[in-house]
Parts: sequence; C-alpha cells; structure tokens
Amino acid sequence: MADDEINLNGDATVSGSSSRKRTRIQIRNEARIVRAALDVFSSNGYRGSTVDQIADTAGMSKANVLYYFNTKQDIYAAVLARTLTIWLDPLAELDAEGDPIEELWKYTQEKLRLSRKAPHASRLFANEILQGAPVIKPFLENQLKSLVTRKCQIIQTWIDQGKLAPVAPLHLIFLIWSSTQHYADFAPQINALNTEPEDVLHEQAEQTLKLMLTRGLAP
Amino acid sequence: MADDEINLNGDATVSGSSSRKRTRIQIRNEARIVRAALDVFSSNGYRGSTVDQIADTAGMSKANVLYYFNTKQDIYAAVLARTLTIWLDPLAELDAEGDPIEELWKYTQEKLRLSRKAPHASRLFANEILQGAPVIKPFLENQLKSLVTRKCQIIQTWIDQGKLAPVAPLHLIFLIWSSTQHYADFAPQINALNTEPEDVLHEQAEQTLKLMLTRGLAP
DNA sequence: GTCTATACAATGATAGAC
DNA sequence: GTCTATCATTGTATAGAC
Repeated sequence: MADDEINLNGDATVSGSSSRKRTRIQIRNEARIVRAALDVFSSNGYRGSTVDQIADTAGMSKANVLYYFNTKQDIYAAVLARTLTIWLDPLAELDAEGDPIEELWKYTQEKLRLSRKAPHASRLFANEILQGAPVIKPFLENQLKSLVTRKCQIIQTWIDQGKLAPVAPLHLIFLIWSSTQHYADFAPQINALNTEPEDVLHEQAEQTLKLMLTRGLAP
Repeated sequence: MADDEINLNGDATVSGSSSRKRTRIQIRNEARIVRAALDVFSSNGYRGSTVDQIADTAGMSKANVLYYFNTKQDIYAAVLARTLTIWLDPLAELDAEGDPIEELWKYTQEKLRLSRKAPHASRLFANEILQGAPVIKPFLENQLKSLVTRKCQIIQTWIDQGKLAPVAPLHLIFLIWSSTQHYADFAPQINALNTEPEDVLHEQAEQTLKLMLTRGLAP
C-alpha cells in the first residue's frame, strides 16, 4: 500500500507495514492497472465491470492483471483508496481564520474544478455510494466523519459570530458537494440539455453557483 | 405499454398500439415484477442486478418472470419508463403566472419530498445516467429537453422582468435537481455523517435549502 | 514475470412437462 | 400460466509451461 493511500478500514495501521519492496516494473504495472480500473469501474460500477475490460484498457492480459492483484475486489479497493485522497483534500483546506464566504466559495470552486478535471473519480464514488458504500463505509464513518465534524464546527462558529447566514453547516456542505459533483456524475444528462460550448457551460455553472452561494450565505 | 408510460424512444408512437388485451392476472404479475425490479435495479444498477434477484423479490420463479418479460432488458426498460413519469411531473407544474421565488421554492420542496418518498426512483436514474444513460438518452434529448427549454424561458423572463437574480436558468435547475436528489442518491454517506434523528435531518435540509434559494434568488 | 489453457461458478434464456 | 430441467455464455480465478 502506497504511503499516500487511504486506509479503507478506518483503523490506525502502520502505513506500509505489510508491503514488501516493489520493483520498478511492478510499480509501473500496478499504476497502469489502477488507472485502467478507474476508467472501467467509474463507468460501469463494481459488478458491471469485468477484469477482462480492465486488462484490455490497461493493455495487459487478464491473467497478468490477476497476478498483480489477486482478485477483482483487490483492484477495486486499491482504486478507491488512491482516489479518496483527491476527494478529501480540498475540504481540509477550509480555514477558520479566513473570510467565511470567501473560504466557502474557494472550496466550492475547487470542487467544481475537480468535477471537471477528475470526473471519473467523482463517478467512482457515486457508484460506490449508490450501491450502499459496501467498501468505503468504514472510511465514511471514521476519517470523513471526523473531518466533516471539525469543519462543521468552524462553520457554526462563523454563524455564531454573525459572519454567515444561519444555515445548518452539515447541509451547507451537502449542498456544495451535490451541486458541484452533479456536473461530473450527471454529465450525459447535462450534455443532453445544454446547447452552449463547453467553456461557456462551465462559466455559467461557476457564475450561478457563486451568485447563489455568496448571496445565500451573506449574514 | 400502459397509457401513462413514457415512450423511451422519443418517437411519436400511438400509445398501446402493439399491446394485446391483458388479463387481470397478467396486470397484477407485471406490476409485481416491475415493483421488485425497481428495488433491485435501483440498488445494484443494471448489470449488477440478476433476474434471479428480481424473481425472488417478486416472489416468483425466474422462468415465470421471463414469461412476462422476455429479457432482462425489457424489464429494465419497463421500470424506467414507468418511473420517469414521477420524475418529470413536478417541473411541468412551474407556473409562469405565479410568484417566481415562491414557484421555484415549491418545486424544490416537491423534489425534496420525492427524494424522501421515492428514493428508489432517484437512484434508478442516477445509476442509469452514471452508466451513460444508454436507455433513456433519447428521452433526455427529446421530451426532457423540450420541457426544460420551456421552463428555462419562463425563468429567463422572470429575470428580465427584474423579479429574480440574474442566474443561468439551466444551472439553477441543475442546482435544484442535485441538491434535492442528493438526499436520496447519497443516503449511505448522509447517514454516516448525520447524528440527528430522521425528521430533524429533513427539517434542517429544507430550512437550509429554503434560506439559500430565497436569499440567493432575490433580485 | 507473462502467457495459454482450463476449472468452476453464476447468469440469461429456452424447452417441455403439467 | 407455471414449474423443473437444461443449455450456452460469460466471468472469476488458478495451474502450469515458458
């Protein structure tokens, strides 16, 4: 397990304790498999994906893929673990010392940027959670819950200081998550309804979210 | 095909033209299968679901299920078609003559209510769209697009009349869809993070959305 | 480390008795 | 209309040659 990988069990294990030294070729091929698996799992979900598809996408044989990861489950867990980092990082940046509305808008903007830059990651989680979050439930209940609780306290403090409209902090976070991830998760629907060019679409999205957020949150 | 069912091809076909007369028992069993299929497909997606699971849930044998619907695809299409109606109706209610913010809030409230009352339907679509909307793409590009375009014009008129903040109408609709459906689609995540009782949770959701919408949209 | 071949289970769909 | 039995296919995983 790589050092920057998230522990899906929620336990406090020593990072890298069980992994032997890996050769360059191993590192390269595992990375290729994980990249391919992100592609496949994010569009088809866990059960809808086959090891064959992943192997094809990675340009390897099925048997070879299963040499690096013993089971399909293992591949899936690896992809989730490595992608969770991207998803978690921006919220951690929310700074209690900064200007409240500015901080929240910066966070929203970053999530919007991620939805555009890493839509696969977004869809991977959407799929996982839609199926009941069987693999990442421990992560949600431990690491994510702990982080979100801390950030909710910051937001609540801002509200108590009269710097922010009296929203429910947790639901404000849900609103930011949903409205930004929507652009990745529901892309086919958005493309069916939108007539503007790509860049205009995203400009309008950003402008509308900014307007709604800044006005809605003003004390 | 039932009369209140949505045509997934987007063509203008004569309703019921190809269906023979159905006996009571047929109607009852088809309904049972569709209800069971909604359960199964919405939690596992199309490929993740098996005809066996559907048969079990419906309390029938697999062979008997496949007597009523020849293929798994047919079951899926039937469930989607019957559920789309629920999803479409509320937007159609948006009234150009009413008070803009009140109308938009009523619509949001109705969507929130649906997310709570019919979370399966929400997840069924989320799954379908995540996989690229293979079945309902024609519907999105025709019926839905036509409806959304009309409603966007109403919203734009409101803005032009100075009754509403200058948002991009399409993106306002996306915001309403995403923030309300989130409570159905991401339920496992919400349950992992929320500590309040069910009814408090939904009260807070409604209160926060109302505050953000009404303040955000005020001209 | 990588490939071919294959075992074994799950699943969609059909045939035919009742 | 409903059931049991069965087939064909696909998909996960392993064995063993190279």
